[in-house]
Amino acid sequence: MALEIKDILKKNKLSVTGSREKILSLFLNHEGALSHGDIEKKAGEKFDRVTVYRTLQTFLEKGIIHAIPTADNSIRYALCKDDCTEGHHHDHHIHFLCMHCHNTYCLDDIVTPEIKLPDGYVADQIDVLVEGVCKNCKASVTK
Amino acid sequence: MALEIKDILKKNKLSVTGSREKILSLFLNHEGALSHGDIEKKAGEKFDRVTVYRTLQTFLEKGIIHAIPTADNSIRYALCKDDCTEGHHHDHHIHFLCMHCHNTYCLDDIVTPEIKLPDGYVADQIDVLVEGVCKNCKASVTK
DNA sequence: TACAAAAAGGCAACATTGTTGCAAAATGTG
DNA sequence: CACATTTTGCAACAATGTTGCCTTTTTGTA
Ligand SMILES: [Mn+2]
Ligand SMILES: [Mn+2]
Ligand SMILES: [Zn+2]
Ligand SMILES: [Zn+2]
Repeated sequence: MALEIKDILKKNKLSVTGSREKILSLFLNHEGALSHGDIEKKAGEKFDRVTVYRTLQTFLEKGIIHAIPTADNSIRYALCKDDCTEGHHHDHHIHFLCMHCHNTYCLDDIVTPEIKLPDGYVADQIDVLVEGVCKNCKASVTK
Repeated sequence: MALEIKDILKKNKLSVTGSREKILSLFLNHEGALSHGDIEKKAGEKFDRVTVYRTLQTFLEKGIIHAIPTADNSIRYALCKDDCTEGHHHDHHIHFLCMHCHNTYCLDDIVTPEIKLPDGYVADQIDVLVEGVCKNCKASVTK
């Protein structure tokens, strides 16, 4: 596992540093997306806030993670599964926000649908956000 | 027009005040969504920042406006066209973010598609964000 | 219209979040 | 190990969002 992390960094031509390894491991060991705040808390007092910002920025640019829009001013980030490269993502899955556990999940098997736009509009990227109750919470809340 | 604004406020059991009239008129006279920052700038030095926050919050709760998620940590707001009520919105349209003019449009005629979720997931609301080039920009950028 | 109660606004103080420049430390390469 | 390059931590700052409290405005009613 520790090896896998270093490999991901090297594959992306990034030097292997403590903060990058730590933050990447957080993503690898957490189902669901993480916000900047989540990472800051989970990484503990080990790293500076600025380092977290810069690391996320770097991971984004390299296509290691992708940003997930939300309506509450708190971007979430998640690992890219496909072969995303610098500046070009191939994430055509939808995102699910659980209102109960507040986790954000990448539903990698659900492909974003085609959208027929009005004349003149050209689509470049489509994000689908579904809000509801996730599988786990549904099971635990069963009446 | 000035009458229409007062009517909207009264219909929602809100007292008619200068800031509410002003902010509501900004929405009525602007195609596309507005962020908190946009409103602060457009409203000029006339109102306190806190008043803008509180007014948007009130409009949201009353279902006068709805929030549009983005991937850049800046919520946009737009008028609700349908009969949205306190706590319950009926916005099933998609949102278009123009990468050129940076406007956000409600495409009221495009209905959000059905999404088939994995077993166990229950959807409550679906947001579709399309990023690309809008009608106006497409026309002006034609080569 | 005058009045009292209720609601909203302005202000100040504060908290949180994000950005920048720079010097110190760590990393990769030979 | 030495050196050039990259990354980090820190400090200072900017931007954004929140709260409490007092004043002003609005509203319903007499
Ligand atoms: Mn995802
Ligand atoms: Mn809309
Ligand atoms: Zn859940
Ligand atoms: Zn445009």
